[in-house]
Formats: sequence, C-alpha cells, structure tokens
Amino acid sequence: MPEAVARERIRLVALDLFGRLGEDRVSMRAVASAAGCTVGLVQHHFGSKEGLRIAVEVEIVEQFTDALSQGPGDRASRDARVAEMFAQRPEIVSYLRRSLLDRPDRAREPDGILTRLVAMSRDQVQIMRHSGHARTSASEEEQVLRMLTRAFGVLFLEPMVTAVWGELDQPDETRPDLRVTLT
Amino acid sequence: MPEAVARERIRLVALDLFGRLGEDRVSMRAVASAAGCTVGLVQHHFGSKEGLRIAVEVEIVEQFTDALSQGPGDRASRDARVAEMFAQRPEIVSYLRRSLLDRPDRAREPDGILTRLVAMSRDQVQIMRHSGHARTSASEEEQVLRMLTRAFGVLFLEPMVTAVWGELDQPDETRPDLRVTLT
DNA sequence: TAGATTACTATACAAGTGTATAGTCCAAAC
DNA sequence: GTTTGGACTATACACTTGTATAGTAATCTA
Repeated sequence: MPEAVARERIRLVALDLFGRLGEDRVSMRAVASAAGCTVGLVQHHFGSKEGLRIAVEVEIVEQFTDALSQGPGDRASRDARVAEMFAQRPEIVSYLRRSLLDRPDRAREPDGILTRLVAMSRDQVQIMRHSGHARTSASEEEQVLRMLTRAFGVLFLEPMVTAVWGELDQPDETRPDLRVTLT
Repeated sequence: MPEAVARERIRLVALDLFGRLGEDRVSMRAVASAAGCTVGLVQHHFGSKEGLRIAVEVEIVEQFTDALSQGPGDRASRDARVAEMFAQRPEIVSYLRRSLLDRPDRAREPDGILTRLVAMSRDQVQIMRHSGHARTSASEEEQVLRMLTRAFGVLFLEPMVTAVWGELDQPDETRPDLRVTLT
C-alpha cells in the first residue's frame, strides 16, 4: 500500500501485522520495515507502541460504527453490512479476535477496544430501540451482548474449526457450518 | 504446589502461567521464580523453552485422553467427564484456547498440540464406533470435529462474553447461556 | 567407601526489545 | 529570505530475552 501517506500506511501495516501475528510478536522495527520507513518515524507519529495500538483500535471501532450506522436500520441489513466489512478487511477480524480473547482484561481498560466497542454498540442499540428496529421488551444490555455475539461468535471460533478440519485432511467445502447462539 | 518434585512443579506452574498470560509473556525466569528454583534447573529438566512447552502439552493431552477413556463409553458420560476435568483444571482450558486460537499453525506442527489432540480423538472415535457408542453412518472425521467442538466451543468464547457482560455492568448470574453447534 | 550420574546454582553472552535523543531535510508562513 | 515546524533518519541506551557454560551439592550404584 505505497500510495497512502506515511502515517496512514504505518497504521495499516500495523493492523495487518498485529492481526496476523499478535502485537507482542511484532516489533516497532518490523512495523517500520513493512511500512518502508524507520523506527523513528513510527515513534514520531504515534509516540509509543501503545500509541500505535490505540490508533489502530480507533480505526477499527470507526469501521465498525460505520458498518452499523450507514444504511438501513433493520437488524438484517446491519448484520449484513458488518459481515461485508469483515469479509473485506479480515485483518480486523483477526485483530479483534486476538484482543478480545487473548487479553480481555486490557481490552476493558479506560480506552481499551472493548470499552469503545461496547459504548458504541450501546449507542447503536439505543438508536434501534427508538427507531422501532429493536424490541423494547428485552433489556438493552442483552441486546448489546447479542449484537456483538452475532458479529464475532462464529468468526472467533473459525481458526480452531479450520485447523481441526485441516488436520483431518478434509477439504474446506465439506466442513459443517458453525453456529453460535445465546439462550 | 510445593509438595511435588521440582520437575513436576515446574511443569505445573508453567502450564498455569502459560494459560493465564500466554507463553510469550512468560519468561523462563518467571517460570523458575514461580516454581521456586533457578532458570538453570528449568533448562536442565526441559532443555529449552520449547521443550518445556511440549512437556506441558503432553500432560494436557494425557488428561484429555484419560477423561475420554476412563469410565462409561457413552457420549453423555464422556462429555461430562471432559467438562469435569476442565472445571477442575481451568488452566488447561486457558492454555488450549490460547494455543488453538492464537497460533493454530504451530499447533498443527508434527508434535504440536492439535496434532496430538486430533490423533487421540480419532482413536477414541474409532473405539466408540466399534463399541456401538457412535453411529457409523456419519463420517469419522465429522465425529471428531463434533467431539472437539462440543468440548471447546463454548469455553473458547467465554472470555469475550464475560468481558462484554462485565463491561455492561451486569452480574454474572444473569448472563445468557452460550451454545455452539455444527450443522 | 569410591565413583558416577543426576539435581541444582551462578554467571555470562549475544540478540532483540521499546524508547530517548540529536540531527537533516523540506515546505510553508511571515 | 529567513525562520519555524513537521516529516523523517540515525544512533545509542538500558533492559529483557533464551541459552550456553562452569561449577557445586546430593543421591545412587558397585
């Protein structure tokens, strides 16, 4: 992605590398090298590795918010847009899976990604309830949990199922479908 | 756990730390210190960090095998024994979640933990099929996948659901139940 | 009791980490 | 035209990492 300005380019390759390898396994130097610049520039733009991580996460939440809010407000349409966004940017799925399953504690810190995601989802659910696109009989909190579980549940389990199915030497097309539900 | 001999003690604290923090975030020194010995002894017993990891994983697969094979052979009993083992040793669940979701590639290497788990599960499924505790109409591979999904699916998603529910300030008891199915 | 494994400690080393610092380059502001 | 400031490079520093090595204490064997 050499067309973007450096700051954006760094953020994009960082998201990609963090998602594919896990933040801990990606050094500032690796990010710089993948972005075609030096460590110093990464520091200049983001201050620290944590600063870089937060910038990456802010963009993810923005993407998620856009998918939820831009378009028809009914549940099916919204879920479809989220799925479409995830399909186009699989590195976002990988990043979210890592941060929410690997370090849920940190994701819940004041400006952790889960804090942002839940706050945003709560807003969206409130909008849905006011616009008649969500029942008001169920609790707001339950609806937030359902929304996030619908979005993430299957995607988070995918690597395990894929790995097992591959280890069994079975072709991808024949794999049974996963379903995650809340009762 | 100071009653065990050193080698075993080291392996147990390593499993605990690896499961809670992730192997990358646990240094050999941290393992040694938690086990009440020096780094040199960890090296002496396990050769390297990878050697320690493999020893940890071998014991996990043993526990899993025992839970599956020791007792009545019907599916309900077996699943109950696995669930009981996971409840008693939650660090095993954490470790498995990490290794299967965080680095499925490595788990599939020649003596990776997924390779071991799948091989063992295949054996168990074959035994079930021969003893009449599993249908022979479905494919063996599908039954292996179902067995592992039943065992891991819900447990792997738990941290995310717990974190979201906690972030919503809801008490644990009121949380909807998760269900993972294959269709 | 002598000898030899084994259990264990202590220390040193090279490589990699995040970050601080100093400096260069270049465009815009005045 | 000079200066100011942001984009960017280069380098050094303190620290942690896994591991290699050398040595000591204990336990077993003959």
